[in-house]
Amino acid sequence: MFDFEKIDKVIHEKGRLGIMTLLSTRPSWSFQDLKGELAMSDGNLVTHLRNLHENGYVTITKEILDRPQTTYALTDKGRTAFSDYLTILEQIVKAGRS
Amino acid sequence: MFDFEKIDKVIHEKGRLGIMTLLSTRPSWSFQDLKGELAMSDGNLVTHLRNLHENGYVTITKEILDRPQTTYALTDKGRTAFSDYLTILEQIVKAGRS
DNA sequence: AGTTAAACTTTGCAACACAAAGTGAGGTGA
DNA sequence: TCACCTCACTTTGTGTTGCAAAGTTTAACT
Repeated sequence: MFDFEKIDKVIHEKGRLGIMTLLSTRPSWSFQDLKGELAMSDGNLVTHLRNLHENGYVTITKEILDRPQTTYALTDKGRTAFSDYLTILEQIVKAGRS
Repeated sequence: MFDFEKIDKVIHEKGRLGIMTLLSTRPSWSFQDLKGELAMSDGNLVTHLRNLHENGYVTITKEILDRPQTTYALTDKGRTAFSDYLTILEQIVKAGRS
C-alpha cells in the first residue's frame, strides 16, 4: 500500500513537525516567535532547530538589532522535503478517510 | 496556530501509523497480512500491536483455523482516535500547502 | 518423532526527546 | 560602573522507546 519507510524521520516528530509547519507559513521566523507558538523549552527548541539545520532544512541568521535576534527560514531542500512529507500525509488521510 | 501537543503519540509513530492506516481500510487484518504490507520484524510488529491493544485501540482475536491465526481490528476508540489524528494531519497539510 | 509455520517473548542496544540548569554576550537601568 | 535582564545557546542527566535478533510455544502435518 504505502511505503511508510519513506516517512522522513527528521520531520516526523511532534516538535520538528511543528517548527516545519510554522516555517512553511512565513518567509522567516524569529526564535521568540517560534517559542511563543510552540510550548517548548529554549533548549529543546534550539536543539530541534539545530537538528533541522544540520539536515540542511533550515537556515539560521543571527542579527543584533535592538536585542540579539536569530531568525530561521526553510531552505529549498527543506521546503521540498516538507512538501514530500505532506504528500504522504495526504495519502494517509485519503486512505484513512475512505 | 495548532496545538501540536494534541498529536497522539501512540499513533504518531511510523510503525503504528502504518498499522492504524491499514486497519482502518478493512474490518480486520491477519498478522500475516499486516506483516506482508509492512516491512517490519515479527517482534517489532507484535510489540506495536500490543501497544495499540493496551491503549484500547485494537482488538486481538486468536483463532486456530488451518494454522494458528490472529486477527486484529480497530476498536471504536481506536477509530475515533485515528480520525482525530487525521484531522490534525489535514490541518497541517492545509497550512503547509498554503 | 521430527519438521515447519505462526505468533509471540526476551534481551540488549542505540537513539532521542525533554527538562533543568548553567553560560556568555550584549543591552538597560540606577 | 555595577547589577541585572533577556536572548540564544550548551551541557547534563534521565527516561523512554524503536528495533533487531534470537529464543520460545503451540499446533498442524508427514
